[in-house]
Amino acid sequence: MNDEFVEQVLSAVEAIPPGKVASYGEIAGLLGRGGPRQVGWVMSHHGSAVPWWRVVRADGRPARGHEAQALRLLRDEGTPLRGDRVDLAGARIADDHLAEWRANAVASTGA
DNA sequence: CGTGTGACACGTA
DNA sequence: TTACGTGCCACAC
Repeated sequence: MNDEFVEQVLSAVEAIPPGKVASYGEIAGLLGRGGPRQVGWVMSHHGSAVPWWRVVRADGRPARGHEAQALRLLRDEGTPLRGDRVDLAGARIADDHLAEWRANAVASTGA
């Protein structure tokens, strides 16, 4: 784990637009390195500084141990929910917007 | 240096 | 849908 990776993960999370979400694996893929678990590691140690609730598991369930809090914040933003989990069909960042997302994430890192 | 663990993902049952 | 096993990468012991 290096600070650069941490910065990139946090930037990517900040670049997630309200009402939308991204999975751990999706972020890892966006950065082109590491894996879902590395992203999870970063979030568990530095996630408090970013909209962590917009990062959910691949099945739409929010972060372990923060389900209630995350669901509340997500509903506040109008994120499409399906019971106790996010409706990925409507909340997931569309492939068409991945490039834009990446651009915003990179811009935040200063690169 | 081996083993256990985790804010994960995916296939199978 | 949930439960398990396996793969994954990095960290704590």
